[in-house]
Amino acid sequence: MPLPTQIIGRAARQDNRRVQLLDAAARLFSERGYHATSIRDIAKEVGMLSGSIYYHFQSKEEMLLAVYEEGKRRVADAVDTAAAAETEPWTRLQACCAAHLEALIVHRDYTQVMIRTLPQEAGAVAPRLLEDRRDYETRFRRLIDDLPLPPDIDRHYLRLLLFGALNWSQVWYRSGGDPPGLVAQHFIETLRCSLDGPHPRPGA
Amino acid sequence: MPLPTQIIGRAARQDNRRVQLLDAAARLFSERGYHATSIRDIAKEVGMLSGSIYYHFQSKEEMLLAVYEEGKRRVADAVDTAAAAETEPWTRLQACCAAHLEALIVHRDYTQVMIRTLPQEAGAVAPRLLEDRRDYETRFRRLIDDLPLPPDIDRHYLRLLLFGALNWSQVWYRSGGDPPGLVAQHFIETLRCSLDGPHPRPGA
Amino acid sequence: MPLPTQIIGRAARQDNRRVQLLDAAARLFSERGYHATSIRDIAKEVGMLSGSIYYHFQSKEEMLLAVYEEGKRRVADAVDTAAAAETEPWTRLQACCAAHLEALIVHRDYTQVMIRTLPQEAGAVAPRLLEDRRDYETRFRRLIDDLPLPPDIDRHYLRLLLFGALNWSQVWYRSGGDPPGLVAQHFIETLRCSLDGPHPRPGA
Amino acid sequence: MPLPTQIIGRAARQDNRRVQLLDAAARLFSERGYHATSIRDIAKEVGMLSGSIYYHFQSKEEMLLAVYEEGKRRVADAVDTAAAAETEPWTRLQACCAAHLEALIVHRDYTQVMIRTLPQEAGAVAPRLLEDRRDYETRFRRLIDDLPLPPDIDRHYLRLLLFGALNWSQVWYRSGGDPPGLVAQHFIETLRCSLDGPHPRPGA
DNA sequence: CATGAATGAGCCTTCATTCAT
DNA sequence: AATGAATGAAGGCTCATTCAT
Repeated sequence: MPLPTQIIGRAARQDNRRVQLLDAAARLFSERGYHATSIRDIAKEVGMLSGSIYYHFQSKEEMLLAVYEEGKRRVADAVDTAAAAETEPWTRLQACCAAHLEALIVHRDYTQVMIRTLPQEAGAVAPRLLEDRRDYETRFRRLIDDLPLPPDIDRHYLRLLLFGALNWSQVWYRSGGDPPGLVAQHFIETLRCSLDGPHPRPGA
Repeated sequence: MPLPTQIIGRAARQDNRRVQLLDAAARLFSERGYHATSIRDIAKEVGMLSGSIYYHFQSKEEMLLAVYEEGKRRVADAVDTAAAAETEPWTRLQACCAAHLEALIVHRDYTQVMIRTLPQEAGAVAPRLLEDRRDYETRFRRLIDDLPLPPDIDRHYLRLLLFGALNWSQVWYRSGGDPPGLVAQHFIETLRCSLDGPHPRPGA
Repeated sequence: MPLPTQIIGRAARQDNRRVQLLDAAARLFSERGYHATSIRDIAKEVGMLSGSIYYHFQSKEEMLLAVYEEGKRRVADAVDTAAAAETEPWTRLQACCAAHLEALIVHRDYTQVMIRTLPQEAGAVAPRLLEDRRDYETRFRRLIDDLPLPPDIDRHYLRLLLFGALNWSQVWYRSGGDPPGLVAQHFIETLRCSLDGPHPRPGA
Repeated sequence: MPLPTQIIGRAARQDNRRVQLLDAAARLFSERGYHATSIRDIAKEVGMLSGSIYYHFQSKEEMLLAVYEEGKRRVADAVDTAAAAETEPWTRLQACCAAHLEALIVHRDYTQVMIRTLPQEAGAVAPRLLEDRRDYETRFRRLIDDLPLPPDIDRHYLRLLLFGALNWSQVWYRSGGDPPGLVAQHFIETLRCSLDGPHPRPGA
């Protein structure tokens, strides 16, 4: 069956170029931002001329969308896998936080684009970015809804607190620092325990 | 007293234009991002021609710097004022968080720029942005250092958790929602109390 | 043989545009000066849009350099050819002067740029202009060094005298005047013979 | 008589600013060329704002004209003075050459502009530059007409030879080199004597 | 699949100039 | 006599995009 092989081979090589382009775009978008990156920059990165990109993508905005979606897919997959492996709600949340952070680091190029890009910057494809973002956030909403919590705790704000802190990590995280699992553990423990717990109170 | 008025009027009109330009720049930078905003856009916003901007600013980057610094000054002032009004560490931290959030809302245009702009995007003025950002963060470092905490709590991660969550607010905060003071209260309380406190444990 | 023609046609058309651009640039630079010529002027001359020039040249300065080098190459080639055809030093010098003058006329656009452009005007490419100019002058230095001269003659000043006079020709030379060969002959003869020779001395 | 003094003082101070501006313009025009020098550059040089120049000059072209005319006046005056002091034709020519060269050096800023500026660059004032240039050249035409020369010498080419060489000096002359009088002497002597004079002829 | 060549709009910036004050 | 503020045109250059080959 030489034909299928040939077709697969052709498709694979084709995909290859597209993947290369996407990788380059992700890297540059995340380093310099979408508007500060030119189609020529991306093309040069893979040894192409700028016009050739249009064989693989319809427009620059389409590239952004593709990077964004790939970024979202990667974090979402990581979190879904982590969620499936645990059952205890707090443990599961912590595992998901670790997975989220790890994805932010491992797939830094893609996820930075997903996290930092303002949908307004994306022009016509903005709604699709928003949709992706919302779909991803659903996961954390559920994880927190499943938590056993004192009744006076506002789950909404707990989610904003945790999710914001996690995403902000891409501002301060430097490779070589604590591994994502440890960061997640610190965050969750800081939340779970009482900061007013047994310790020398001021004036006591 | 016509003379003083006249003089004030003259001086006011004089840097009025600069302030107008800065306001317009802040608005557009925060809405669309620095690179997606053109000098022409800013000029049009105040009814000027693009070339005229260069009477007031040396370059587009200088405008970014000016907006950034103004944004930093405003949050910093708000937080400093709040810090000076309280002495008890937790109360003071909460007041500062409320001030930070409020500044992020009230001076949205300026502070968005300060919070979202990657120094890399700023070219030659990048170091000055970084310096401003670091100077601002110092305040939260101190606020948290002053906190009476159980010895096993890592202050470093507490700061990252809280500061990240606060800054991320500009992604989700919509005017008309809870006032910043209430958001700050929720955040601080969620942190202080034990989430594992008395409540129906799973399996209990 | 359609294929070769096609190939040649393709290649020719290919750098045809570059040559056209260079010709236009040479013409305009020489007529109006480098700074008084805009990229748009050059583009219009060949029926292009200004941006399209940058496919062929990296910058306006690069165009200046290209014109300058082409001008230098043309005079240098003409002079080298002339020098190779003669052996007697004076005859050779005269032939080279004629060649130099003729090149200044035939390739007026290119050579005017080479002769009139101050390296200071050329910004970043100034050193390369200087190098070219020096390389060209070397030829005249040698031609004059080879001359059999009375020992009290300063060859340095003889070169400055002759070379200056030759180059200044582009200020006064108008096509339709004496041919370059005749001008060269006049110059050389005026130099060789004694102007104090047998003639009615004043007061005699 | 306080009034006249006052008037003179006022006029003098006024003239002063104009002279300062002209000096600055001459310097910059000669260093960078007319088109590469901006009105702002000139204004800054004398501590003025660009708009203020228009109190003293009607336009940039007028400044160029003024510099040009001043340059011409200075060389012309120097040459006229030299011519008046000598009677013997060769001596007078040599003295005038020396004066011309010296003026080119001493008043370098002004005379460079006069010598290098293409009338085409001057727009509306071009005809007046041309007129000045022609008027100046008349002097050398006369000096050479007065020379006692062998009948076969073409005075036209002698003038072009000498005048071209003199003007070209501003390309190679560096302060600190031979003084102008010596250069003139070399040039004239090289012309007067026979370069084929008594010396070892090749092959003799 | 990719290039070579070009487009046309737009970029940031600088320019000579004006004019009320 | 000079300034402050602006104008409007033009500057060199980059951009996303197109399309014949």
